[in-house]
Amino acid sequence: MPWVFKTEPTECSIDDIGAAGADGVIWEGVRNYQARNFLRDEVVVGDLVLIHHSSCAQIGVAGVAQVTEAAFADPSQFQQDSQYYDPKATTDKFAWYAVKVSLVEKFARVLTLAELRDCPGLAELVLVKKGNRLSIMPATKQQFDLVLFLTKT
DNA sequence: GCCAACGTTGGC
DNA sequence: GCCAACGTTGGC
Repeated sequence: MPWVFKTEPTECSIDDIGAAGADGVIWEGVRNYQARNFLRDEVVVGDLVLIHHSSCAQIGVAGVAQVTEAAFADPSQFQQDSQYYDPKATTDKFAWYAVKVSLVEKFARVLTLAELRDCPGLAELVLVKKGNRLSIMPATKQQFDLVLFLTKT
């Protein structure tokens, strides 16, 4: 299933994903239960992911990544110096999961949120819904293909 | 288990 | 920096 992952580019941008090479980057720090459940239960190796840059100058979808490793224990929950540290987490019992993604394609330009909202075929895309705060969101194949099509217009 | 208060997200 | 929308917390 295709996905949309949100990220602040100051944390992990499309270029950071590209710089990580074929092995990919660890997608960690997800601390919302609904998003966690998607990561833990539904994101599988090979899934394609639209990478959305949020809270930045150029808000929008910046490219496509691919899942290279499915759910494993989010290492940041064990790291005391991490902003994502969870003192309750042990290696036997923990709440948070991470995946790995590698770069497939960086778009020639960022597809802005306004453009996505202007596209009737994307009205049901979770990313464009008002008040949406999920950082891991499912998308349909039709929505995914439509976003790729928009990059060519 | 309800729900008010609070904190966070994230576009603008 | 503002503020709408949402998630979480905690008293009862």
